[in-house]
Amino acid sequence: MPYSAQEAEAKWQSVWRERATFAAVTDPSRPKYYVLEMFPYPSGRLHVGHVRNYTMGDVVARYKRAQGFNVLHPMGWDAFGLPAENAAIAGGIHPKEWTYANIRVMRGQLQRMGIAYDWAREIATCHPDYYRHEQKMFLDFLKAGLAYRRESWVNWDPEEHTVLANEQVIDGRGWRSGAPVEKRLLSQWFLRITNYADELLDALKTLDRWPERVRIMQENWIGRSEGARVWWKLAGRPDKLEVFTTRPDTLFGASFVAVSPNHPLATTLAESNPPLADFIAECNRVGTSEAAIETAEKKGFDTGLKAVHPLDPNWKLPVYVANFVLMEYGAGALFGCPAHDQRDFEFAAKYRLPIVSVVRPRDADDSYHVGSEPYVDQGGVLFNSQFLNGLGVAEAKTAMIARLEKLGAGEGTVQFRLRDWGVSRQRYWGCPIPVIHCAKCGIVPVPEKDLPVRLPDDVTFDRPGNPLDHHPTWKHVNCPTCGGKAQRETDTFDTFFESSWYFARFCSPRAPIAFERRDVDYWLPVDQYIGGIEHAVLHLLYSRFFTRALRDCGYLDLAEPFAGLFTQGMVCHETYQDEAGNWLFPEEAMTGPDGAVAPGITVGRSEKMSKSKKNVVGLETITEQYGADTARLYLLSDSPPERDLEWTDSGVEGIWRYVNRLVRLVENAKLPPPGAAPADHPARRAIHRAIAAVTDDFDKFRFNRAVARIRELTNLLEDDGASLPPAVLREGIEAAVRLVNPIMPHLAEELWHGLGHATLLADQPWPMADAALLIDEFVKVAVQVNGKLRATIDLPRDADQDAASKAALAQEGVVRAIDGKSVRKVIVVPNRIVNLVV
RNA sequence: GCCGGUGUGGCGGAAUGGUAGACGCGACGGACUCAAAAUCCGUUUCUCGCAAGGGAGUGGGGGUUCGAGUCCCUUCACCGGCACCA
Repeated sequence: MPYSAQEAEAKWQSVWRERATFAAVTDPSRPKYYVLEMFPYPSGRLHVGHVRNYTMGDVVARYKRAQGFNVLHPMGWDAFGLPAENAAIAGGIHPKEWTYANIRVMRGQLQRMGIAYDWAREIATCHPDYYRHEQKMFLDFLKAGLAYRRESWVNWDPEEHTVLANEQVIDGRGWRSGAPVEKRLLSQWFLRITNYADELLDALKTLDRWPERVRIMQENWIGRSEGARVWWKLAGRPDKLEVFTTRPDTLFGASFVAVSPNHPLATTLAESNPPLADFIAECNRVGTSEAAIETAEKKGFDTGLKAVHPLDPNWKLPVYVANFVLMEYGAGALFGCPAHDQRDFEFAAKYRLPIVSVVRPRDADDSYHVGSEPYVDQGGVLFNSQFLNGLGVAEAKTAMIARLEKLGAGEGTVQFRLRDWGVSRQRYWGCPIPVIHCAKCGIVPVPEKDLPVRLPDDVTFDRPGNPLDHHPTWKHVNCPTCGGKAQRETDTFDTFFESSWYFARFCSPRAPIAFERRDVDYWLPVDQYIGGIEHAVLHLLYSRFFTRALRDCGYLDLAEPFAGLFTQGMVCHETYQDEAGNWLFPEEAMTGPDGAVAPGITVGRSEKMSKSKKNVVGLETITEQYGADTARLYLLSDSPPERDLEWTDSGVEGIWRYVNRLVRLVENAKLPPPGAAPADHPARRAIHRAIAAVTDDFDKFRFNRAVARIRELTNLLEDDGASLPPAVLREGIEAAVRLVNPIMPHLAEELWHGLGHATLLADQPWPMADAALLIDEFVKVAVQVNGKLRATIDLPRDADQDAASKAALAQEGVVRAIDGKSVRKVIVVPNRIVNLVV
């Protein structure tokens, strides 16, 4: 009879729950280990693709616990967000109800998977007991000058009717809706993440347990570039024009100055210049998304103004308004040096501007002139450039900046691509921003005694826009300062606000303040964080910033929240479409004979499991048929954890067969009672090698290899079990059960119990490999002739070189390969290889 | 365009510069069975050969080395990030 996973899993889950086996208690006398998986948005039901990272986190948590660490492994819900509001609009269910209903379902699913969470620490970010603390944080940020309000052009998602941060715009589209983003001018709250640009960049170097890839992505996102501000006088006008450049060395090659269509100078000039106004309007009409498509077309409008070269009062350059100049970067203005910049080169060619070469390759002379391509290499030498002549590019930059500073015409500066984080969202289902707008007093923070500013429940979704704005009474309040009539801020925080500090709240989930100092000092940083690569710059950058902001407001003493980061691969599955192109669920497609794909259905390539393409396998489908352990082992087998995993029915069946083989192995073994000391036997070496290898694999996140080692061990015990001394067989079986425990904890408890133990396996220490048994007396040594394998020989361990080469030369295959030629050289790598060079 | 990653059997993938293909999936053959399922045993990189035994082989080309999937150069393909960023 096959193993009843249903029964065993329910039993052990209730034992763990009753004994509070996985409850974490702050205890500075013990070494701690904080394992965290990125908490989910409660969007509905989990499918098998969702639970891979929770399974990995659970293996780490159980493994570290067995090694004696005080483990914190919590779970919660990133519960604010748009889908809840969309559900309200579509189905008439309140976002709160929808969210909590989903939480109930998903909590049940995670519990069914047997993940060892300390459920007493569960949090939901939509609860006032959570979000009240971030309202306080915001007020502290405001005091510290880390939060501010300004009018700005924002990314507007026309589908979601809300603002998006730069990090949330992917290829000109909303990261969630996929709708082309528009530009709008709105008054918004911002957090000064740019204050920390240098620190966030520099500290990336210290994150040695983060994937290189994620660090590079953040580095690119922060986008530090060194250069200079240069101030240009405008002929006939009192004001100056500031431009930013990374190539101050090429200033003698300048041939034009260009400003953004949104530059104040352009706006001013357009007032009295209708064609320019038309040109600017045309530039703005082309949205961000279309601009990406039309990259080639560079357009400019000659304002007629002349800019005076900062190093030569007699040198005057035309001032253009140009569509390729971004208002948001640098000064919103630049000088063009066509000879040494691709984009300036194209612009100059189009408007017939001079192309003056000022940098030449080292092997060219001063008659050098750029041809059909600009010379952008920075390894060249300056010429045609007065005091810079003969200098390399780097020295020329320094020299030019020094000269500009002396003349008061510019200064060296560092420019970042990173912008401040806009956190205002015109949505209902988020944390209210705790400020009040008073006509008399301006912006007034909500007094701390009035926190939390609660989200009202009685809202309607019958018209577009923000329900908080439509609410009849909620926003009408008296000004805390003057007592006069005033209005609440109706915007709510970007939901990345909640996820920027939840890892700290888990340390003191029920504290009356955000978190207790004693708890965060002990538990933080998170030792191992696990989640998807899609948060490489969003959540992970915000959290790094937020932790620093909290540090500077006295909340904690920490800069980096996540000491170790692992980004897991996705779970993929084939996709199915019918003749009309509709996506089908696997169970809808597999209606042919023997579960084959039904006629007329197209099998598409394997893609990340997603609801929209319906290529998902429900979690219950697997747990009901095979149990949680089978799903857990499958999710960790075969593919390395950082790579994508292909979900197949036959793969799951293979795992299920293995589960039953393990059960039979234990059931059929004739064993002495627990505790029998095994006599020396060669099989013990294999057992202890397996323990050592699996331990190493778990340490290095190589779960697929750990699984292979465990299977090797159980294969050996199955094949040779009958001939092993019973005490040795017991040692081997117990080792296998204990090694597999972090991956299949229910089955392991069941087998442990079946082996006659009254203890809980979850409370047992991790098995130790006996170092003496890891060393073999005899080793297999490969014999090569000219690097080609010709034989293998068994030699005593650490046999000397002469003995090794003699044994090698005695081999029949070796003699044949040498074929009477003389041996010129013998390379002996002890215990590994003998290579004869002939 | 810039930056990064990955290329190994039919498939997923193993391999501190030292016996390439561990472990699995699939396939094929066999045992058990009236039959099937389940289970068990065996084969499974390609190629020549009845066999013994050869030869080739980690995207392509070159190099370093006694020895390269692994290191270096170059090239191709795919994946990811960034991008009128001055």
